Amino acid sequence: MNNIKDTRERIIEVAKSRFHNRSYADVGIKEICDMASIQKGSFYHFFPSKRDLVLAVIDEFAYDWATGFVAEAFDPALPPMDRIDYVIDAAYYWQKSNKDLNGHIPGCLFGNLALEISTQDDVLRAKLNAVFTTAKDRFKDTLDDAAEQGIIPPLNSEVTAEAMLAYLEGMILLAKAENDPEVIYRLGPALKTIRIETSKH
Amino acid sequence: MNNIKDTRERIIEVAKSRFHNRSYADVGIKEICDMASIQKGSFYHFFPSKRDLVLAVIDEFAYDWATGFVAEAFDPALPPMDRIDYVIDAAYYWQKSNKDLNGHIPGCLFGNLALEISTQDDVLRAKLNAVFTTAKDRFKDTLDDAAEQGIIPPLNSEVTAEAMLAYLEGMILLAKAENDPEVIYRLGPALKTIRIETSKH
DNA sequence: TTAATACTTGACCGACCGGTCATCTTTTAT
DNA sequence: ATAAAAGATGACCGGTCGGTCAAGTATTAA
Repeated sequence: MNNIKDTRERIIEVAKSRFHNRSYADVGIKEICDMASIQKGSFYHFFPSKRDLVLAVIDEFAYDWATGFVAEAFDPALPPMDRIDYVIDAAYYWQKSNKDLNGHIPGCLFGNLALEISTQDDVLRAKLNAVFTTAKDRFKDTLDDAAEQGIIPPLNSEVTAEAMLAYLEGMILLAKAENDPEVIYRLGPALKTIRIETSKH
Repeated sequence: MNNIKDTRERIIEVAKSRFHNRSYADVGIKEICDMASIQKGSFYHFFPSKRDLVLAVIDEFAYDWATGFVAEAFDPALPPMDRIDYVIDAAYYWQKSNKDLNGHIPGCLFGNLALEISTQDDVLRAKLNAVFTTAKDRFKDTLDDAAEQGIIPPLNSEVTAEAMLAYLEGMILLAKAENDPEVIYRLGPALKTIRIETSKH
């Protein structure tokens, strides 16, 4: 019976999808168990608490992300600024396909969770923040490559990278509020042009 | 006994603060009643449901906002680009003072709610989206003024305004995830420089 | 003065929340 | 073959959730 997916994996998969499409607080353990076709006791065999589950979900999703579209988008073989275009495209198609399936834009799981629980759980917040830092680093590498190749003038790549991530999350937030993925296409072009100069003092 | 604030107002005030600093789902009616020193039955005399409460909270907060810092920041008497600086300053001080008080950055109530419930309640989502549209319009007016005065070259003010709002919300999101208002100061300068040109076709 | 209306009280409701546990079955290691 | 460990079961727990309601007290309008 090894063709049945590992229970723990199945729990995480269900939780990932539910948390992403609704919210942490709104999705109960019971519902997750039902959708994963297991009993509550079995759930608590793998996870000490709901909080531990969401911790695992964040890890998993961050891994999926890092090995999936992030690896593709930020491929060092691509021209630096093309990588940023790729990010926009990926964000657009991901949100759009999810809307076509469920009728709603889920937004970014990390952004959603960050706004929902940052004030309530500092460990969770720090974990989410670490994911953002990793994403920021990918932008930074891209900017450094571009500057090295003379494609863009020198800049504060660290802070500009953070600014780009902020803009990306902000676009997705507005797209979710509008429930329209086209927001990402409309606002996307400005992502590449964001710049924060090296501070002069 | 008219020096005691109107009950309905007191409920909204408490709910506003709690929803902003935690989340919609995490704050219960009981807690709101306790903090407002009323009984549950009294609450349901004023609001048919929790959902109606959050609807009222959004209205109230949008009004506070519109008549408060938004009116100050987007004062037509100010030089256009100074208005945008004002927005950044206001966002920074608001988040910082709240952190000094509660230890945590609450973020933007509208952004928080939008990410928490947009997929679950379309009416609520539309209401939040309307608030964002209003904010966008303030940015648009500013950009139109700046372009008219020759301070900036012609641009797609509608879409650029939306982009600026996205960036603002994104900054606040990252600041919340990092629990550090300085993010807003660090990333703020780029807000003024965001541009989306008029589409050529 | 009276009657209607606005507001408040606090007990109460069923449903669901996250979490526990004793018991049973299956798998693994020796 | 056997014992230990891992996994699964489903009933159960106290607490809280959003919401209801009958009864009482202020307030207002006629």
